[in-house]
Amino acid sequence: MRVDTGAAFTDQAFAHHDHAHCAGDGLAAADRIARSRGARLTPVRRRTLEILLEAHRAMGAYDVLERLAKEGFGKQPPVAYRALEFLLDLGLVHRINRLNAFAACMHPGQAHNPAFLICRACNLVAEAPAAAARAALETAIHATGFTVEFASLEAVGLCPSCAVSR
Amino acid sequence: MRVDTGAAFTDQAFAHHDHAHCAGDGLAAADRIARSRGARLTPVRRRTLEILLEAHRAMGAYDVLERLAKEGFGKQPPVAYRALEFLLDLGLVHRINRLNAFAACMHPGQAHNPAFLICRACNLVAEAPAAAARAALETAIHATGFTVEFASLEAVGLCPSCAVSR
DNA sequence: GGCTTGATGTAATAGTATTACGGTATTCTA
DNA sequence: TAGAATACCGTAATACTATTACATCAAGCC
Repeated sequence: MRVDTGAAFTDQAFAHHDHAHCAGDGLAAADRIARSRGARLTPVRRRTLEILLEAHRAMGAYDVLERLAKEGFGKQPPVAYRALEFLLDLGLVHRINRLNAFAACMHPGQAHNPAFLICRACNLVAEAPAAAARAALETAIHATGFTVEFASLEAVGLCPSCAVSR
Repeated sequence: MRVDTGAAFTDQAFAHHDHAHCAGDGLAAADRIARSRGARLTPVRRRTLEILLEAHRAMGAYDVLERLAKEGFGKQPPVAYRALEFLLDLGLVHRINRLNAFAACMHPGQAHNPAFLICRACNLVAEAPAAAARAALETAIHATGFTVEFASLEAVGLCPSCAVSR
């Protein structure tokens, strides 16, 4: 298992890479994680994850649903929302609040709560290590007496390619 | 039960305080800021801000709209959304992505991009200083080549009162 | 006054998410 | 292995969030 250093964590974030390969990794990890949790990676769930892995960007629940419906799965919103929730629970998918959308986790299995980088030009979503930022945030918040259970860090801006092309 | 160990920025966050007073401050700041920008703080806009200041928590656009409608303003969504957008632009209101909701800024005029603390029990929203966390985040993100234009930090958990009562 | 600009209001529609309920498949256990 | 319990899948209906399009009105300017 790869170590969660900044470099290893992000070296693929914006680099060109073989999607088929990273999707394969994602599915393999999904199988492993589901099995270890006694959860069933059923066809809808598996396909939902595949769709997000292939897209490599955040997709709305209804976009996912449309794909699923075309392939013979159910046509109503709960079909997509349930699969997505299942994958969220397993840490295989992240929810991007700012976009009301979902993205496949690029580092499943590694305990991580990354920050999300959202390109406003091409909509690509990447993950960045956020351990240091979370620690700083915890420190600042601790002084208020607030108990943090979960924190989401989302950055909007331009990915390297889009930054160049303008 | 006061937990005022924090900096000046947060010392009022969860402490009991006089809402009338903090609402008054908010409106005074709003007048000042609007004037300095050549913007008009019209009745709907002013009332929208008051409603959020009084609530002292995040409210959905439709909750605000309902209040406005009862007081004789328009009944359609754009009435609320337009006022909220205006106040967002002036930095008098923040948008809480996680809740699809809006909260009055508690420190208007001070240039700040706070982290938001959302109590999942009572729905109260407070602000915490986030400069250090933002700096750490910038550092981590810089390595990826991504250009950050804006980042939102939202923490969910329990405020001091709710943490005690369970 | 007549013009321009910005603010307000309504109607219609688009996009996101949940609840309720019934049927089917899988797993568990006697 | 039969029957019960549970988890899963599908649909219908509805709720919640947000935007577009267009008409009207008020304020400031020449």
